[in-house]
Amino acid sequence: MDGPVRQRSLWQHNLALVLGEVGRAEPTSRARIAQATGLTRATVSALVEVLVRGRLVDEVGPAPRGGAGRPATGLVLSPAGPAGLGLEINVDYLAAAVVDLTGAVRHLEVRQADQRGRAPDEVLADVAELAARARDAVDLPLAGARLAVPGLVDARGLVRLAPNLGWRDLDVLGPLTSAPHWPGLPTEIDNEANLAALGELSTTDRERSFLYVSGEVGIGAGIVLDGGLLRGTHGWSGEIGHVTIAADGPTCRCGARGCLEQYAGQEAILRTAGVPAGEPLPADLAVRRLVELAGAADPATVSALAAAGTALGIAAAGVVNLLDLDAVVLGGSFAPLAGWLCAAVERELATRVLTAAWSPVPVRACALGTRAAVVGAAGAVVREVQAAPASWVDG
Amino acid sequence: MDGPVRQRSLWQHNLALVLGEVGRAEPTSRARIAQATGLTRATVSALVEVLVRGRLVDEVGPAPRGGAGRPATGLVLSPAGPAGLGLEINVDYLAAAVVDLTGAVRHLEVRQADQRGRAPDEVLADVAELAARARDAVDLPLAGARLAVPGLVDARGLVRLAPNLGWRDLDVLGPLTSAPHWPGLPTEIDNEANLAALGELSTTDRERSFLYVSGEVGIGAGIVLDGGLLRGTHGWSGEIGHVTIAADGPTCRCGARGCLEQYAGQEAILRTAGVPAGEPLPADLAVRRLVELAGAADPATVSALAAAGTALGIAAAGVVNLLDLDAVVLGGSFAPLAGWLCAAVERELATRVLTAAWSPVPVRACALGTRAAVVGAAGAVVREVQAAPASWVDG
DNA sequence: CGCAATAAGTTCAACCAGTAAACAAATCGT
DNA sequence: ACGATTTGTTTACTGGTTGAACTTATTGCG
Repeated sequence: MDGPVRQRSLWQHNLALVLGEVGRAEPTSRARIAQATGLTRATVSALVEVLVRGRLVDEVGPAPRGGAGRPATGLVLSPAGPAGLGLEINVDYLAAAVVDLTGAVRHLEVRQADQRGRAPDEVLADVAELAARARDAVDLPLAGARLAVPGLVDARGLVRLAPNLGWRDLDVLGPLTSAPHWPGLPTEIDNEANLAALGELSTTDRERSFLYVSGEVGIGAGIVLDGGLLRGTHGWSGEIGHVTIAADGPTCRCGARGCLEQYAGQEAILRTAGVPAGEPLPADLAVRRLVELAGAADPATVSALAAAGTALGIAAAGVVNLLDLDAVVLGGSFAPLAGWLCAAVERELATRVLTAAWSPVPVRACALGTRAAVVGAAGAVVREVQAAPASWVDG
Repeated sequence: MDGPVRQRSLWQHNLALVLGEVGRAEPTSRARIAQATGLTRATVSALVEVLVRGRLVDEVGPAPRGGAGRPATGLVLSPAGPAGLGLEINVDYLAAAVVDLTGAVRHLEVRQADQRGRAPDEVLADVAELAARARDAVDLPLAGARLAVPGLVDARGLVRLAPNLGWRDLDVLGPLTSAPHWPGLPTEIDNEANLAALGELSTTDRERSFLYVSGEVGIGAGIVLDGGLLRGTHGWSGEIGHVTIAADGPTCRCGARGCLEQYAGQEAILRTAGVPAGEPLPADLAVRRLVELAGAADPATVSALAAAGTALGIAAAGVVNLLDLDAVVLGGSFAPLAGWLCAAVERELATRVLTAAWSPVPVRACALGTRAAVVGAAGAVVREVQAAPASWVDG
C-alpha cells in the first residue's frame, strides 16, 4: 500500500536515478546517464542541472576520450555535498565518523574507554560532544546522524536490550538530542551489526546479498538482501547469537541451551583458549591478546578459534540454506581473527549448505575492520540522501 | 537500479493502486478509493473506467448506506477477470487449481498416485493434461500458470534437485509446454513451500511476515517478509530441512550431521513413533496413520510428535531470532499434525526467541491444509495480475 | 588550413497524466 | 418540495517527459 504517485514523485524518482548513476560510474556525462537510464538527454540535462545547483554533483573537466565528437563534461558526486554523521556506542569505546557524499571518510574519532556501568546520560553526553567535534572538524553540511548501539533497538529510538552495556528499555534519542553540545540533526538509532553490514555493502559491488556476522562481546548479525538491509517487523532482526548449535548444549545467559554465543562468543573463546578470565579484560584487549596468541601459533588458542569457526559455520550454513545468500562476512572482533576462523567456517558451509556444490559460498573478513559500524552509520545517512535527493535541492 | 519512470509507469502504478484498493475493501466506490489512496476523484474515475472496460472490475448495485448524498456505485473485483492456473507435482499426487481474480478457488483437481520413479516426461504429460482439464472446466481467461515442485528450482525453469522425486538438473518447463494437451500459457516454476506460503499470505490480513514450514517427505520453508516472498539470489531460499539442530547429531542424506530433517522429517517421526517402515508407505498414508495413532493417544506417536515439534521449534526460533518474524505457520503434512506439534514448537519459541517477552510468536496450522501449494500457485498468478493490471487492459 | 563527421548538450513545441474546481446526479431530512 | 449532502464527471490548467531540431566542441582527413 504505497502512496499514490504524482508527477512530483516521478520527478523525485528520476532525480535519484540520475544521482545514483553518477555515483555508480564516476565520472560520467549527461549522455552516458541518458544511455544507462533510458531517459532522454533532455530530461537528464534538466535533472543534472538541479543536482549541480543543489551542490550534490560537480561538473569536472572533460575526461580525455578518443574519437571524434564534442567532449563530455564530467559529472561526479560533490565532495562538498551533504554528508552523514555516524556515531557508535560500544562496550569499550565511543566513536564518531563523517562520510561525505562520495563515500569518503572525512573524519574519524575513536575514544577508547570502558562504558560498562557508566550512567547512560553521561555516555550520551560524551557522544554528543564527539558529534559536535565531528561537525566542527569538517566544513560540510550534515544531512543527519545515525547512532550504532550493540543491542536490540526500537524504531522509536528506544534501546530495548543492550546486555553488554547493561541497558534495558532505555530512551536514548531523547537524552542525546537534548545534550548540551548536540548539533541539531535528524537522528536515528540502529543496531551496530546492521550498520556495519551496510558499511560493508558500500565497499563491495559484487555481492548484493550477504550475512554479516559481527563479533562483539556477544554476536550480532546484519542481513543484506539484494542491496537492502533486512530489518524485520520490529527492527529486531539479526540475533544470530542465540541460534541453536546443539539443542542440549550449555545453558546461555538468555535462558535457552546451546546458543551460538556459548561456542563462538568472546567469553567462550577465551575460556576454551585457556586465557585466564580472572578480571574481566576489556573487550579490545581480549581480542588483541587472542590475535597475539594465535599469531604465535599457541595450540590452545588456535584450536579454540577453530572450534568457534566451526560453530559460526554451522549457524551461517543454516542462514544461507534459508536465505540463499552470496557470501558470509566476518566483522567486529571476528575481523582481526578471520585468518584463524575462515577455514573452519568455510568447511562447515561447504558440507552443510545444500547448494554449495552449484555455487560455493565465500567467507571473508569485513573490509572496514572494527570501524565498520561507525563508518556504516555515517554511510547509511549518505545512502538516504542519495536515495531521496529531492529534499536537498529546490526544484 | 530500477528502470526510468516515464509517465506511463506512473499511470501503471496508480492503476495497480486502485485495483489493489478494490481488492482490499470490497465493495468500494470511486470516492472511497480516492479517499484511501490520496488521488483525486477525477483520476480515480478515469482509472476505474479502464479497469471496468478491461473486465477486471465490476460495477455492482449501490450498497445501501445511511445518510444523505448520492449513493455510491459499488466496485468489486470481477469474478470473470483473468484467473490463475496452479499446478503441483508432489511425491504422491498431482494437482491443478484455478483461482479467479477475487481469490476464489474455481476449480480443484487432485490425482492421487505415487510419482516416485516415474519418468519425468510421463509425469509432465499428466500435468499438462490436468492443466487442459482445468482450462476446460472454467470459463475464464487464464493469465498464466505456475507449477509447484518439491525441490530446488532455478529461475530458468530448471529443477536443480528434487530428492523425493529423484529429479536432478532437469528441465521441466520445456517438456511441459511442449506436451500434447498443454494450453499455451506463460508459465513459471517455483518451490512448493514458497507457493504454499504465498497461499497462506492471501488468507491472512494480520501477519505480513511469517515463516511457513512445510512438511513433506523432507522439510521446506517459505519465508514471507513484509507481504512479499523471499526468494534469495538464485531462488533457492527456504531450505530449513538442513538447518542444524545438533552439531553432532545423526548423519543426514545431505552429508552433514544433525539436520532438522533427521528429527522432524517424515521418516524420523515414523521411526521414533515405532511405525514399521518395512515397505515405503506412500507419504499421504503415512501421515494418515500418524494422525490416527496420535488421535488414539498412542504414547510412542505422541512423544515422537512432541520431539519433532521441539526440533521444529528450535529451528524456527533460530529463524525468528534472525529475521524478526510475526508468526510461524505449520503446513504440508505438518498441518494435520499441528495439534500435536504446536505446543512443543511454541514452547521452544518462547524460551529461545530473544524478544519473545516483548512480542510472543504465535504458531498455527496452515489455513489451506494440504492444498496450500496448488492454490497458492494459482493465487500467485492472480497476485501478479493484480500487481500489474496494465498489461491486461488497453489504455 | 578548412571542412565533413561525430558526439554532447540545449531548446522548444507536443504530449500525457494528475489536479483543482465547478458542475451534474442521486439520495436523505425536514 | 426543497436544501443539504455526497458521488461522480467535465474542463481548464500544471508539471514533467519526449522527440526532434539545433548549437557547440572536438577529431580526422583531404
